[in-house]
Amino acid sequence: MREGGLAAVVVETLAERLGTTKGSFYWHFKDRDELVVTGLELWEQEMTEAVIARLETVGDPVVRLRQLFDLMFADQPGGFMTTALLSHAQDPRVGPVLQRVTRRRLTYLTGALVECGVPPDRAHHHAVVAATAYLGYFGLQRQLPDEAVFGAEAKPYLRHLLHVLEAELPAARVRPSGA
Amino acid sequence: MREGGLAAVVVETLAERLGTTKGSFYWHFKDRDELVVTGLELWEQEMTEAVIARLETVGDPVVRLRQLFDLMFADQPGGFMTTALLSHAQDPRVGPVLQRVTRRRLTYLTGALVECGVPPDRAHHHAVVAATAYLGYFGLQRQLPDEAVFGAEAKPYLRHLLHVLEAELPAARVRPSGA
DNA sequence: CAGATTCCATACGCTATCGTATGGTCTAGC
DNA sequence: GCTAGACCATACGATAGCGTATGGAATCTG
Repeated sequence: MREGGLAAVVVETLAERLGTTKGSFYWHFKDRDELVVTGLELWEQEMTEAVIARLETVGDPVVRLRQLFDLMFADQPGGFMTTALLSHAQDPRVGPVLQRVTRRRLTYLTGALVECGVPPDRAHHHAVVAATAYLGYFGLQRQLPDEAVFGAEAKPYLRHLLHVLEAELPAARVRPSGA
Repeated sequence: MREGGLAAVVVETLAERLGTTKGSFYWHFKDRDELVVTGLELWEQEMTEAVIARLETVGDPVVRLRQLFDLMFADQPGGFMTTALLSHAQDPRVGPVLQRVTRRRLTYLTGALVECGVPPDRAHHHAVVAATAYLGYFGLQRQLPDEAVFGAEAKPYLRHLLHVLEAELPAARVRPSGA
């Protein structure tokens, strides 16, 4: 799915890769549809509750925001999965799930920014900018996998990106630890 | 293609929509492949030479950069086409074309930023940020078509986005006309 | 008008993939 | 050891989409 899209989720291929056959597959799943839906449900869980719960343990909102950015851009499989699903946004099975996940992320991001002292409307706009940066980061990486910023130049580039994304934060509160 | 991806480019469907039949199609094109390749070639032309030539008439580099940003985000069909192609980056027909177009855009953007006084390495990083913002903008719009920033809120949001994208420009040269 | 060329329609074969039908094997509990 | 249920394999039918074969119509050229 992550590499070939929905069309690459093929029952016989899948069965073979698992060392079994179609017969087995159709015992466990009613449909190819049921497999897709089940997979999407699993993904939705992992993408929302898991990550967000992990962030809730951080007290300082600015530190939490930085950590959120770090997690977002560090999870390559997650990023590529999102871009893969993005291309099926029209699909009635994928669309709603994708929409829920994206909204959840956006509202969480907006909230995190507000807690850092950004006024709500600017925070929402900036959350959207961050979301687009996220989608675009993995999208571009797919287009230009050997671009320097995704290889050797990755560290300085990500610093640059985070700098841009954090430009909205009230100066006094950025990097409270002085790092 | 723009809405359903490569899988939606179906000979019979296409022929019917044009009020003709497969027989006709296979007279004009050897293959379905030939149609895809021809289409991609056309797209590549329009996406590079056309737009860039239009920008070369602008003298002031800062004005040109702003105009470039405006054009990028105003061309919705172009944006959605790019995200649609993005999901086929693995395809041997799409990949190379996409890579060329993206590289061309990136180097042009980098050059435009350098001409505005941004140091080369920062310019490159920032061009990548702009490219990801572009990809993400249309990607997110596909996920959340009824999000406010793509409807009523579009104008102020785009202002916000351009503000973020222009943050790197040396202050003295931003908006030279004072607008 | 005759023939050639261009363009299009219908009918067919081929393959991939979905889903089903049917029977086989293995383990648990009696 | 026997039966039931869980799990899997093989073989089949159905459909969608690609590409081809073949003939027809329309236009151009001499």
